[in-house]
Amino acid sequence: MENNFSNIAQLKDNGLKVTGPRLKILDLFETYAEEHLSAEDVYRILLDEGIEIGVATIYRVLTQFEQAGILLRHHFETGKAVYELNKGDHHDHIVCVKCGKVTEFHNEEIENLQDKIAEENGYKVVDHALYMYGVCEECQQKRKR
Amino acid sequence: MENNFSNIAQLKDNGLKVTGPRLKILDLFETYAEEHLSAEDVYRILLDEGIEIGVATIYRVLTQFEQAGILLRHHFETGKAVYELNKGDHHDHIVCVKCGKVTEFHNEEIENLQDKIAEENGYKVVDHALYMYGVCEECQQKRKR
DNA sequence: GGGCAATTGGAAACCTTTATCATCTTATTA
DNA sequence: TAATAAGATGATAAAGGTTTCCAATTGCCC
Repeated sequence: MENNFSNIAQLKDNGLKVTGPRLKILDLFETYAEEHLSAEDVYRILLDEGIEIGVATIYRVLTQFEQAGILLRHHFETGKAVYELNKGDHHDHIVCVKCGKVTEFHNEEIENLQDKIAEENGYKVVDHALYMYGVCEECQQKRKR
Repeated sequence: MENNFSNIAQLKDNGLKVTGPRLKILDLFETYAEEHLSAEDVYRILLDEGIEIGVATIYRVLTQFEQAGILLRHHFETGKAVYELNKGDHHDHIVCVKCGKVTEFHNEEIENLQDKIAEENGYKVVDHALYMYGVCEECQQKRKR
């Protein structure tokens, strides 16, 4: 609830009414700025804080926030969508297949190659998703013990 | 049903019993070697050929084939998984967001960069998925008309 | 060919997500 | 500030894809 001012402005700027559920969800993503949260995660965390927001509302708000560019949506082959705050810095992801840890990275060279390839194939790119799946350092250690 | 010999061997090599459903499904993917088929696609196509295989079996067999390395599974943000024959040649995908057309490509430079990035972050890569989403040439034309 | 283990298929269950709709809230206007 | 219209919420139902259950069937080894 700290920086309510900018949150309220952000909602208004996107033509969204300023409501309790929207502020709570936006605030949550700012608190968990480094995490990737599913709709269920959002529901559970808020519930643990004593805030009950209907799942229908959570799904609707997440969709609206994504369309407004406030959040980014990803599909990590887990069968459910996860969201993270859009900090404007485009990046891709490496997901640990053992512990689920997510590491972000950005590589300009890869970005450029992607654009080139799309162009060569006659496509106008609107989005891309580069996900790598591997075993993180800690999990590799664990295995050896 | 032409090259049943190698298909039967392929199943046996993976410890799978040689059954009608498995041979039919494997044969189907060889016929549609250039396509990406969902479980429902498989069900429908076989049904059109007068072959009815229960959906439970189709899902099971697709999962087994993927684990055996016979098929590759992808998630093109469409909400359903699609499979293609694993021809051993690794490639990535560009998906047209208008018509659903899928173009495959392979770029060694990107592959190398990916491995390098994973290593820098302490990961041992087991898999990766690079999906680009764009508008294909035909759909760009259509728009202009 | 007989017998056991693996496989199949129909139905039910499951999981995530979306639609419905009556109720409630925000924003606006007087 | 009160009335009002437009929009948002939430409980429930429903949809869509996938998995599980279990009884009936089939492949495979002796």
